[in-house]
Amino acid sequence: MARKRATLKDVAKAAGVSLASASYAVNHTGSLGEDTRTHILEVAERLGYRQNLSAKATRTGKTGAIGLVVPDMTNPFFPSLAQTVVQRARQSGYSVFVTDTEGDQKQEAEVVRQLIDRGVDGIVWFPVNDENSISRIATDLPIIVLDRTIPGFECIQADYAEGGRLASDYLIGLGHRNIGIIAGPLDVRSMRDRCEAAREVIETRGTLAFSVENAFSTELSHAVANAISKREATAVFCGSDLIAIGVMRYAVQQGIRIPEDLSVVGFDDIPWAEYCTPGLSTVEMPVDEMAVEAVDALLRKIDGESDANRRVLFGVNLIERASADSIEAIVLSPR
Amino acid sequence: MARKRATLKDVAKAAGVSLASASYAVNHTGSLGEDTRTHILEVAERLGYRQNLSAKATRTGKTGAIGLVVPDMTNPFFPSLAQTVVQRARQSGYSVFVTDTEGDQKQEAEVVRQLIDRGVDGIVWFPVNDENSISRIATDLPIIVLDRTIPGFECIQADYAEGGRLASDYLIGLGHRNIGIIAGPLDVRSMRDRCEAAREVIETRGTLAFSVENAFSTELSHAVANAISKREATAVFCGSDLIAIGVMRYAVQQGIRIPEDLSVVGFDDIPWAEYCTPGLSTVEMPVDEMAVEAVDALLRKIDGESDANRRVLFGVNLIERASADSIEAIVLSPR
DNA sequence: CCACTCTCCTTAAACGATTCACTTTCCTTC
DNA sequence: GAAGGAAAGTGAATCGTTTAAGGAGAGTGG
Repeated sequence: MARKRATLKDVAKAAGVSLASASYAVNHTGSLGEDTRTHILEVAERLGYRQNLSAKATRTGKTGAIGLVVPDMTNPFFPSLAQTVVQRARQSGYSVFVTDTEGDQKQEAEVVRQLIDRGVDGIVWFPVNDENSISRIATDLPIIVLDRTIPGFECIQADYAEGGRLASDYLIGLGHRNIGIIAGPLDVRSMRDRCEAAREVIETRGTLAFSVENAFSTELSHAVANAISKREATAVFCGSDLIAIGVMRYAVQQGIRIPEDLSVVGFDDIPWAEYCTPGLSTVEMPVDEMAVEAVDALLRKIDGESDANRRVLFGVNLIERASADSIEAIVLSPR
Repeated sequence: MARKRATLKDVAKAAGVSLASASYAVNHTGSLGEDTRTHILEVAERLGYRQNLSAKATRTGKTGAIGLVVPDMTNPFFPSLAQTVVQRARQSGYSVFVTDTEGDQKQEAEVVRQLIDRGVDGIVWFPVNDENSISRIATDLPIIVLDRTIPGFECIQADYAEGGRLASDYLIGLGHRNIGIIAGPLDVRSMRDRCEAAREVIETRGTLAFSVENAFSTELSHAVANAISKREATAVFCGSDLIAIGVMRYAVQQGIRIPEDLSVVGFDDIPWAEYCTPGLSTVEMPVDEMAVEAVDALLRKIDGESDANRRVLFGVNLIERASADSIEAIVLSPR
């Protein structure tokens, strides 16, 4: 048992046709009579024939595989993104190599190089920041950039500035006037956008208590911890949910109650946001739609419909949960 | 610019040697003089030569790619596992196709079939349950099974029974006598093992308040919700962290304080366990080591060192956080 | 009945590699 | 100085496909 997999030649022989006809039949190309085609397909089916994709790739130069490069799969933002990309690609007959760079920009070039060696037809790339770390590696390979802004690539993004406005408007609307900002890494433009938009709103309609920076992590820097301990703000806008969760955690340790003493709103709507206590109010972006658009755009690009420098912008939404509350409630609440 | 990628033939020509010699040089095989070899390699380097892996695969029948099949990437248990598998495989020159089945056992066969079509050299498989849903698809392909027990495959597991004992011993040690069990899906043996071990301990040293089942999710079934509402137990052992987190969430909604009114311990030590409030006490297993062992075992199998039916067992650990506390503390705590 | 166009099918050359079998050269060793 | 062998390199077949080019019949119009 476990005999060699049937090859196209076997099919051709068994069907009594030429190799070419067999190929045309299984690919639904060429001009074949209706009856020969179905006959060949039947034989193929009977023999359990499956295309050898490596050989096909050798001949055609297309592997039918794409790469997905994200910063860090253990960051809860990415798994569902990856899942959607893989599923969507599968629907179009593509397989995907999923790789992350452990948040290290230096690994990007190496990872991409390996993907290219694998012969991927294109790459969906979620860079760790806005730097083009792969400029010398990947010329003329179809690439779609997610969430970041890198010149020369088609970029798919959400309306981060709008998100920043939404979040800070919300806090202002709840009566807060002293609001702090805890940004994520500011070398990524999507972060700058959301934080600057937030700052603008806060400064015109209230006062900015502080503005500090933190990594994309629940671990807080000293600066951030200090800012919170001082209790100068009644609310904070965090550049990412991970940071917001870290903030809530630290606040509770310091005896600062959420939302009574401090309202916090995050950004991204990662799965944890719903399950932490209190539930985290945050800005949601349509990750799945973005992922779908990314692979669709990539496949279009692979098929030669070059839409270089296109920029797609998705809308964002405010999700109200329990981590932010109105200032009146705070005043009324027992100490 | 962007001229065709150099092929081996180009290298051979430029180096003034035969195609065969060039091949031997870049693969460090065959018998070549030290100087010709380095010369060829220099030329290859200069031309920016990169192997065409598809062609290589066509010829050798090995793609240098493996598949990873997990139930659900959005389940926080899996991303770090996937990350480790990918990294470890990369170290050995392998790439990996990461796919999940959305928790659906029926998708497994299809997903595996696609991987086989891709020509993967082997698969690391984390089945959704203990059923061999791919028996007719994947004969004679190297496969390593993670966490589950499926006859005929090399299985890599943790000592789940020990984990169940550890957790329940811990609760008993804290003074609890009325303990409930909230299992995950009992059609997976690793779940049965941990829960039966826990039950044994509980029944001999205390009393089993209830034993109910839930999906691998934070959403609780009615039965589970009821069991908790009745407050018959002072502690529960949950078959997975996801369930434990759901339990804590629900309990808080019901005004049941954790750990004052109810101690809970989970299983798996997913990342959330550390960050939820209160921190979840749980049983940790060495996921990364298991992942590493899985790919190492797979690569060994691919290289023909057939260790069929081997079973590897990893030790587990109790992680004490804040979700469980001693019964005395409970008595003393204010109501 | 010839020339022409279709339709359907086949022949054979690629694609970019690996690898077996063989030749040539050069060194030992008797 | 001949036999034997190892070392270094080459020739050519092959892996499983795709696809351009061409050929055999059949139908059509003049």
